[in-house]
Amino acid sequence: MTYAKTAAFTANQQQLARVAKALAHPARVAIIQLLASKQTCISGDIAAELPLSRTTVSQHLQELKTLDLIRGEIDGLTVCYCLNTDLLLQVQQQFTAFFIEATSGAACGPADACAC
Amino acid sequence: MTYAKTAAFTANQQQLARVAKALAHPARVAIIQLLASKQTCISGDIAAELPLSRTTVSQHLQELKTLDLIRGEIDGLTVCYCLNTDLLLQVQQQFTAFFIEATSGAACGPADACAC
DNA sequence: AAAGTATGTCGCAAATATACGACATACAAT
DNA sequence: ATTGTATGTCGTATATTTGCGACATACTTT
Repeated sequence: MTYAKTAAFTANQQQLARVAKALAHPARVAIIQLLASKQTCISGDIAAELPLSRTTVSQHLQELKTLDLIRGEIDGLTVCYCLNTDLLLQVQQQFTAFFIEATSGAACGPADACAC
Repeated sequence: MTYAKTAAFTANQQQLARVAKALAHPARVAIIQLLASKQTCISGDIAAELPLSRTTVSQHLQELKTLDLIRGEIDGLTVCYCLNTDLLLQVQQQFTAFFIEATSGAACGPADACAC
């Protein structure tokens, strides 16, 4: 296996990377924004709003669903997707903590060895 | 081109996805955390601390550098990397805004059509 | 029952990402 | 000048992602 040495990293790093990967495509960002903006949970309308084929959108939806960031509820013929707000709040905190950690450090102050 | 229809998405969505992609690998998350924790900007020591070959780490560094999330300063034989704190702060705000947008919405309240 | 509609899954093609050895470059030290 | 060290780049193999057409499934409607 010349791939995926993820096992050697922290659980935190892996989790952060996993969620980041879910957001690493504009279509998936757009889907989440769509679900957040629409008051009702839309279904195949999502595909209609995106510049991608229905198949591709369905796959992006499945990816988000696998991570449990969104959930689908079958309602007769259509499927109703909506955000998992609880998980999103957790993820938000995780990202916030990461960014605070990354930005609070003096990170090479003027007295340090290098001057970048 | 059966790939990268990114042009059809918002600049905001693309930017968010671009940064998310940078964080979509545990090694890159680890690199940022390392640079944040070490008071001095380390260089090849980064490679030594990660469970990856020097070559691979170098590539991850280049990726982060391309996005300007980190910067390198040549100091004789070694190269000094450090975080671009300013950009990281911007990115942090962008992510925060996104998560607030995603989590503040009622997102399928009890009165809505579907019950997820 | 038959036809229509909304979704999901499969299979394929092309693009990217990941990982690393081998080589090139650049500076330091002798 | 020659040798050694620290980094970066290139080439390559493999894994994964992306995108979509074609098909399968499930439910609704007539």
